[in-house]
Amino acid sequence: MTTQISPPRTGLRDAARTRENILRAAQKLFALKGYTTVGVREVAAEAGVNSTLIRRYFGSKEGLFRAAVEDFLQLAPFITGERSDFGERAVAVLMMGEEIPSALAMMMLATADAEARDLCSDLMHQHINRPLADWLGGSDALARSAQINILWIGYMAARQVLPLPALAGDTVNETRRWLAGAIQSIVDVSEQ
Amino acid sequence: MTTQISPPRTGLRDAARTRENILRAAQKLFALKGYTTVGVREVAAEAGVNSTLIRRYFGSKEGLFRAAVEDFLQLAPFITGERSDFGERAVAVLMMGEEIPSALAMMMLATADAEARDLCSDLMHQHINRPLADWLGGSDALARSAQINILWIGYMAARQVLPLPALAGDTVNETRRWLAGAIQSIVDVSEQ
DNA sequence: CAGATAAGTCTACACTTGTGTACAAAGCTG
DNA sequence: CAGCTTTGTACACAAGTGTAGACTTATCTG
Repeated sequence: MTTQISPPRTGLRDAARTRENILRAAQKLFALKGYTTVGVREVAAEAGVNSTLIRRYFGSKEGLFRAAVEDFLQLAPFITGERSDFGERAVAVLMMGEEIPSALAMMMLATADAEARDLCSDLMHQHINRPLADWLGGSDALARSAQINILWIGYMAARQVLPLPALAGDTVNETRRWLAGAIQSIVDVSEQ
Repeated sequence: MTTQISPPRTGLRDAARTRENILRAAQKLFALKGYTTVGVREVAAEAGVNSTLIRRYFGSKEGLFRAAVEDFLQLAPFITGERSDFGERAVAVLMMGEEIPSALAMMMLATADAEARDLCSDLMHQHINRPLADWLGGSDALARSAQINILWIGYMAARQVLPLPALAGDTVNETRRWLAGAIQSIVDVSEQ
């Protein structure tokens, strides 16, 4: 996720900046309300931009979504690091995702559209599942990576997408501790 | 879920039967393609019925969705039974859901619509989370119930909704064993 | 059989959607 | 300044949406 906000070069007619604005607006709205629900006009309004520009810069609504997700998945940096505190780090990233619109929420809320769903499935595999499996190593790395994903996705869905009323207050703190432990135990399997 | 197929009473004009047909078609399509994506005309076509009848029998599209989910949630009988093999039973139910359209998938695919999402959140709490917490008992029952829900939802989303390419073949079998164990360990916490 | 009621059909209306095209204006380059 | 490319705007189309009301037909009741 490129967080740098490019200052207005001339004050008007900055293509890179408007493209960036559209992308940020799309990420925010798609992660908040879903792909099918949010229209291009709504994204354009959020970005303070004419709706036709979306077509110019991203080709189509689906092109915009693809760009938004791919830009989001640039992060995934928490995979690197010590094995011993991976669970804690992973949960910390998930908690960040509760404040900034998260890639996971965006994907889950896009599954209603067939093409967007296929795209998410593919990106999820390429950018998260497989690299995590490589990092995990050991026996059944791919299955264990999938299990960690199940925990992430489940937490995200239950906490943000639905959200589940029970996941609030103290229970969410307790659940985060459980989640970190569960993830960590999957990481540690290979070291038996 | 009322599985009984009522035979045609006279061959034509059986209100209860057409209502049932609409409900089954809605469950199938909503769980497969999502709430916003599937239109009332498509549901009517699947049920072999005029689209306006949906309005007559269910008031609106949202009314149809509500009826479809509530009918689905009638199941949840697997909660009762021995505590020692709850994990196995839960996974067995999840696997059933992989063949028949499942309530969880239906809810996840409906989160794009704001009203449907609120409804799902509420029903999930009332019909699954809270009764499961009551059954679990012990300390932090509600949090542990939520954790089991996280596992269910995550598995369902990763296996069915996305789906994650890695969750196929051997890895899914291994993951099911892990899932049963993880769920069971949450049940067993109270018996420490 | 005659009427009443339930069950199903037909048509249409606002509305929104994504997309396409034609046009206007700003900024760079010679 | 002239000309051209880039950037942004205005308008409209065709398709699909949920909903609504009027209409037709079957089934039941007296």
